[in-house]
Amino acid sequence: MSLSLVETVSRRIITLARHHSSDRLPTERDMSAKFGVSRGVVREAAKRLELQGLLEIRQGSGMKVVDKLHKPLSSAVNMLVPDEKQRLYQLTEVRLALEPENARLAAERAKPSILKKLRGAHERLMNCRDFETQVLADMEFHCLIAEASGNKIGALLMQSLSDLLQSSLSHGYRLVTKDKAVADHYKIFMAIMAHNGNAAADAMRKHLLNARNDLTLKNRKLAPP
Amino acid sequence: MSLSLVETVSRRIITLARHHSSDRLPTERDMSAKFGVSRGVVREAAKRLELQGLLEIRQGSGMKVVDKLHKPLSSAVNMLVPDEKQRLYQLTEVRLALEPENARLAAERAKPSILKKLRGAHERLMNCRDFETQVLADMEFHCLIAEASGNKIGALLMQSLSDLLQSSLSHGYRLVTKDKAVADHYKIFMAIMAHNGNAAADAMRKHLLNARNDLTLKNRKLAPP
DNA sequence: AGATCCAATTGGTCGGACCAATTCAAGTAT
DNA sequence: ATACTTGAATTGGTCCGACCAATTGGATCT
Repeated sequence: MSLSLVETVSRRIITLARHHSSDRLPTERDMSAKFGVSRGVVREAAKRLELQGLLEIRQGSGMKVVDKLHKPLSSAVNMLVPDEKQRLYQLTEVRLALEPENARLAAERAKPSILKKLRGAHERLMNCRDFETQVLADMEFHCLIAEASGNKIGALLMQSLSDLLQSSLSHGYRLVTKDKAVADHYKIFMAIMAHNGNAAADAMRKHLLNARNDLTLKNRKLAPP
Repeated sequence: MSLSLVETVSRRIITLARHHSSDRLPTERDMSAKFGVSRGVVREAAKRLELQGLLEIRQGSGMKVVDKLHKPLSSAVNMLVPDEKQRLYQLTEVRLALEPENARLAAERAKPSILKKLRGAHERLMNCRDFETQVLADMEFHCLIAEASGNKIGALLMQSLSDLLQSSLSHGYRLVTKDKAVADHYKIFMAIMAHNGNAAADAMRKHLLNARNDLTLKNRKLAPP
């Protein structure tokens, strides 16, 4: 069972990306010459990697190495549940499963460096003046907790959920007020700092229940589906 | 911000797939003529859909519509955590978060038709004679519970986890003995049938803790990472 | 120094040719 | 009549050179 040429070239691009001093890759034409294959094969291989979240490709500009392995899941969820309200409810249910455990594991495992980042995100949320910054800080807080859990798969899931949530929030949906989020995040943060797994998990659960109960679109509270 | 031709053709292929009487799609050459684009564009569009888990493509044979939206996540997780033992441990942690909630929601929401399927999977596990059938029935049981929860996103995550687990199990890893799995699944099933969410979640949690504690490779019990 | 312009560069698309894998109809053997 | 084999047609995989669309960076102008 031999690999297709495209598969082989995909792997060579990954290797190249890992050893390249810049985040910029050679052009399609250069790689075609370098690997001894047609430009179409390079193109197809690069497109695979783009879809997998490993490259970003711009016409006229070239290819850039990125690390966004969560992107395919975000796309899949969008396709699976096209209705945004439904999607938000289901995302919140999944969050109610995942995030209390993230918080518990973070309380047990978090390193000082990441706790520092977490404090930074919390402070950015407290101090923010515009909605966009609020959303970014809020989601960053949650992603850092997932990262602090030490479970890479959980962190990838959280990054994807975060992207999806950000997209909905930019379409007018609202989960919780800033004040409630700040208060809830503070409790979560303090429990993690105190290495109290149960308290962290409980605080996260309450935060997400608040989010579910307060779901609004354009200042209109939504009924559950 | 206009769509690229490839993106446009991708969407047209999806529409075609949804309205086509067979699960077989027209050839690259036919779609090229039908859509008025070059064969390269059709090819690239089709490859996108293949990577997204919506098509399967075979040289000499053509394209088949499938529904495997979970595949991109499985690939991403494989890339993220290449080490299989690490991956299994992390998968089990994620399962410990997700699956008790799946079981709880299944207890609240499951319809008779899916409970019947669940019973079927349980019976297949009880009666199986070979390891491969055991694995399939075991994973099917878990995926049906996720489906019974009514949360499509949770079900997609579970399908992906299931694929990943099956892959590891085919490489020699073992999670629990068949007898333990049968006994644990029975408790989960009975709690779901009784619409007792808490009992279902507890039974699932215990089952997964057993799985974590019993992780072996080639009859050798593994230490946690 | 900052703004504008434009040619070079890079990705996107096209079409025709040829190669590799699969399918199925026709022919052969039992 | 049934089972097996063969080979041509079909379908996807790759190649090549040409041309189109978007971006970049150097040159020029203010």
